[in-house]
Amino acid sequence: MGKATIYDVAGKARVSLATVSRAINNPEKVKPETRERVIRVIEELGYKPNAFAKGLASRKSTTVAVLVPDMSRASIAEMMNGIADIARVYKYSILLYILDNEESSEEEILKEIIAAQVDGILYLNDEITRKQYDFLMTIKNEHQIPIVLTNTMFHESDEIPSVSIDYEKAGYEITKKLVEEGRKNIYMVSTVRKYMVNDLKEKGYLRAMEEHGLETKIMRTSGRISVNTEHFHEYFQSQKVDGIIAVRDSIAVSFINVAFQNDVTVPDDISVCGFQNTKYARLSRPNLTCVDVPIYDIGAVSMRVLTKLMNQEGIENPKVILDHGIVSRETTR
Amino acid sequence: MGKATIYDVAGKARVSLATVSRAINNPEKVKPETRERVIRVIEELGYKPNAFAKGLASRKSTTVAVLVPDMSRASIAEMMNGIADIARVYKYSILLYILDNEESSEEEILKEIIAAQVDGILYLNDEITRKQYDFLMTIKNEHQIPIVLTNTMFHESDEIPSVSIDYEKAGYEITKKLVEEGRKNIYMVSTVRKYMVNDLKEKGYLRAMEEHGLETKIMRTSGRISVNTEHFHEYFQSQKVDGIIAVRDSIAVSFINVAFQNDVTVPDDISVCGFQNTKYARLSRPNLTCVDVPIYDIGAVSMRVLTKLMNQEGIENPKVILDHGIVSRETTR
DNA sequence: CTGAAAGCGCTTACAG
DNA sequence: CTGAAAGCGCTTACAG
Repeated sequence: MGKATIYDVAGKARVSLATVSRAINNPEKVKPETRERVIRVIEELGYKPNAFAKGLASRKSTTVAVLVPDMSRASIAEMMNGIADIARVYKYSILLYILDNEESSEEEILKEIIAAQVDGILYLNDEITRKQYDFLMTIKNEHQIPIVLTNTMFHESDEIPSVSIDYEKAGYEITKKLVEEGRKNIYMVSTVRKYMVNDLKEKGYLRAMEEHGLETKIMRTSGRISVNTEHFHEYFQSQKVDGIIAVRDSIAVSFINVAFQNDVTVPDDISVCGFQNTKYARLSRPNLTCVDVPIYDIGAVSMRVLTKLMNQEGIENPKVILDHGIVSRETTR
Repeated sequence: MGKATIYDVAGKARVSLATVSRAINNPEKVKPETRERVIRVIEELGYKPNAFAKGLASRKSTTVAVLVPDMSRASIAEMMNGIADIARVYKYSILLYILDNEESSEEEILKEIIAAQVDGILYLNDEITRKQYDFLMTIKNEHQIPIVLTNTMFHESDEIPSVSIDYEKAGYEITKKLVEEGRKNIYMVSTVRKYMVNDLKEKGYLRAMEEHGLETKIMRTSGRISVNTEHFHEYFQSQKVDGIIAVRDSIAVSFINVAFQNDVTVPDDISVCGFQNTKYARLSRPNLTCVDVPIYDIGAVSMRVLTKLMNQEGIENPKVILDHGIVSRETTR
């Protein structure tokens, strides 16, 4: 029961173990009758090839490593669903590595990943520095392990493929939407910590504002509710503003709550938009207008690109940009 | 570079490969000088044992499988953080298996897990039927793979250890809280689909209500916002109620939104509570009162229990119950 | 189309 | 404390 080995199958099917192996991995090389007989025995015995023996003999693991920061972010979790679904289709297992906050550990973890002999790596860390990129390049070149950046990008090079949306354009469009509504004093609420994707959103915002000769103001806060709430309160004491674009839905929702406490009405007095289209957006009152980022697809497509790489198939484009949308709901007019 | 094998190390250190192996795994069995020489060579060569060869020879993988339903649920994601942190401490890798919705596939996945030769399994599926439990028992007994149920339980048996909170008690306490506020018509909003944990929350609710001679009413809806919103709207046409306990924070927030649309004020007209203390609760307006479930800890502790099992250490108690709390915020008075 | 055999890189009794 | 050797369960040229 589950302890059946390839020898058991071979014995019972009256063939050699080589034939059993072929029946599984290269069925076309086995005569149909033999193959069927083998398959039947495999099922009878509930035989499953031992992954270690297979990995050792073939030097392939059919396992991919997925490297993520904090799992509890809504975007990461949903990307994992996309990754897992495609991984299943192509029969890859997922080794999950969650980064802790210590800077030093990332390199350590990547070494572990190499020792684990994975066939490919999906890198979901939000931010990627020159140093990290170089290290990934080393892994790619010296260990010949394909890597795909999922919802991350590195502009100076495209030697490592990436999958994401055009965040600059999304930032531009959502800003433009508010401008066209007639808003003039539009702030972007971004994060104190620098993330590449937020940086792109900011760039898009700046471009749209400048195109319309409007003054740009970027406010940086924290993703933590207690901190940003404090921030927003101060803010209402001193500022005049009629549009807010937050880099995350949850920040937008926090903002709406504080606006409400300050007797500012959304969207009459001020329009508010978020980014991502998470459940937060739909649970917000009023429902939040936001950029719709196809998070699941970003995960799924990046896994698909990785399978191509692992199969030595060529990929057309090293930088895959998926379409995004804008969902107009109740926080804009 | 990374391609060094145990033979290379043995050659360069002028010992046999058996000694290298011991120097790594049972250092106390090797003479200090020899050990140090070996260790030095290992570092020079950047040697990392091949995980497959090691797994094949030792029949141990230092890998645990984590079986989860839909990753994007807030609770699951946060549990993963707890699991990963403890796994890192004990040097276990995590193989992640996400269930899709097809009933049939779970057994298939468990077979894969067996083939992967993991040292232990963390089972995070919300619901566990007699059949599933029996299957897990088979794995545990025939394959000798330790299993821990994380935030899931099976009352008929405690042969498979579990870690969770006392959901019945939490349901009881939160209900009691509303009763003590003077609420009389308290509904529980649960899910259409049966989950064991929700069932326990319901039991606690029923016990508290009955103790006070109050009429019990359980309403079943969906976790999907569009569906439950519809539900709640109909509901306000016909019902009189002054307290709502939702089995999930997000459902409570949906409810608050609909109450608001029906000109019902929270908490003046009606108290609302949720379960879990997710970010939804803190982003809700008014801020949601809820049961605080130590999700991270549930993950961390269950991983810890699993390491003990894998190490053949005894565990004191097969059913670990962690403490929960109740966070009183603005949706109750 | 099929089989015998070497080999993947380790661990672990067994001797000494 | 150390080494020789068997063995873990597969894959894959190589013959036939």
